[in-house]
Amino acid sequence: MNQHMKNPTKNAKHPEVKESGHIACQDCALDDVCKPISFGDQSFDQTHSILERRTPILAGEYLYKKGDPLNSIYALTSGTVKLVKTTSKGLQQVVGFRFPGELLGDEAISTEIHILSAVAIDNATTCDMSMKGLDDIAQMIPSFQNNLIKLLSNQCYTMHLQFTSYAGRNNAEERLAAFILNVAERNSNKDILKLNIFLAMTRDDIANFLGLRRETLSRTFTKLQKTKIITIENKELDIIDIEKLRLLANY
Amino acid sequence: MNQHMKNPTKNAKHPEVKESGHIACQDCALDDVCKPISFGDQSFDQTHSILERRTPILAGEYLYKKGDPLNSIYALTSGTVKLVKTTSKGLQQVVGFRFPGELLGDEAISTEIHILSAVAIDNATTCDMSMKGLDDIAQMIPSFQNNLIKLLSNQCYTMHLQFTSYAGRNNAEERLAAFILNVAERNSNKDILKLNIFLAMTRDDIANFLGLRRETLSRTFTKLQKTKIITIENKELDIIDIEKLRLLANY
DNA sequence: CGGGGAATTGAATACGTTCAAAGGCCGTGG
DNA sequence: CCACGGCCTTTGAACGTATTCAATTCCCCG
Repeated sequence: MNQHMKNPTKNAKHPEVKESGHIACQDCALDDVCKPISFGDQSFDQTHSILERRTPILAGEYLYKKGDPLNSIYALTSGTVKLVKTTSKGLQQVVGFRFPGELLGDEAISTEIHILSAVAIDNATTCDMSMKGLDDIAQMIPSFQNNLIKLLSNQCYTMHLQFTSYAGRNNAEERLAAFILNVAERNSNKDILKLNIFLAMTRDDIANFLGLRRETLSRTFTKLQKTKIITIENKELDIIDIEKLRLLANY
Repeated sequence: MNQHMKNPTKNAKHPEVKESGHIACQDCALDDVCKPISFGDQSFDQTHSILERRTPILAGEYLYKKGDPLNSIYALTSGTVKLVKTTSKGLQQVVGFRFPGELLGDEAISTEIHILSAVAIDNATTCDMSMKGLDDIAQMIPSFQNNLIKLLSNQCYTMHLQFTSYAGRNNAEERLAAFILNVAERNSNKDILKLNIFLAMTRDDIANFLGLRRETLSRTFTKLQKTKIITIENKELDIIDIEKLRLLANY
């Protein structure tokens, strides 16, 4: 069930207005399917329910849970979300993170049932696109389907990049290097790599995701600091030597 | 560049005829986009170039290489393909395997440039759907785009399943258990799990993919044999105790 | 039957985990 | 404003697991 509260939308007519901490619309995964609704045929303006803008989620709240039916797909516009599954032993396994501009819920489009859960790590914001709304628009404007295809093929690309980043990493240093690079790239614009990253998640979440113990992760962070590849202070990480980092990550 | 040779198609009119070792069309990832071409509007019958059926690839040949432009997407109809990337140190990294019925090339649909390479492990066969052809059909039959959307959203689902299978695995036993389960499920029909699997790839390829040394993989295989969870003889693997395997894989 | 690559096994070493303890950060309440 | 407590993070030392290097066995193909 979608647990987060609704909020009257502001800037519905001019969503590009960048709010503090929010990603710009042109950098959002949903932009291709969102723009036609906001600016296209005016007949959609009254169908307010299609797109719910700037929905806040409090830290720790679930965006959706495993087994929930797919009601909406989400674009994260601020904050960080972790994707988790519960293992056969009842433990929580982190299977991914999502950052502003990224899509959530795409794994359920085909089956219409969520196969994992999404939890906000800090206070976050989403734009929610209802699946019903997407279907309606697609039926009315056939050309709109092209935008959906763009969205999905781009998501395929993103997933492959992710998988390629982590497959076959053996030691802790390589895994962490791959993680840092992956996060840096996903928090950057296409041209310039952002070298300072804010890691909203706990060390436990990172360790869990990478298949390491929190102690090993901590030791590996300090190792990367001693070799002057990064600096990290609490949740603020700075990449110092991007070349060495790439080499470590085999990227 | 697409390096494998072309072959005059047989059974073009009745592709369901199941050849030995080939997957049935209804179990193929491309079925949704393939059927409308074969059986739909007869005007497409002459556009033979859209779909190239039963294209053989010899063991060791490349289906495509990193950097190649995307000409076609492929459905593997027999054999096994490995996806590889070359690391910064010039070593080959296996980032995935594909089995009959699965899609190849989807990672390049959005960028139109392949980001990894696909190599046949044994003699394999593909059905090749040209991207140009897909576009043409989509333009002529708007409803066809729905099938493309189905294909892509299903691929998103598959990729998530994959990622979820391997994220956060720490020890060799868990990783291998997850691998065996994943392969078994992908080689099964939806209802019944296939318990005997043929592993066409070498131990080196599996180890490389899982981030283990070949020796460790070998030891872990024998460990799983001693605990009566599997039996393995050369490339023939049998799952004996599926419950224990699931528990190990946290699935 | 012989040769070469692939797979397995053995022993020493390196690396990650475990358990224990200490240090740091931050919100709460005095 | 400072002290306290809880949680997150880091560090240390002993242990267990994976890697490394070497040697052997197995399998396939000529």
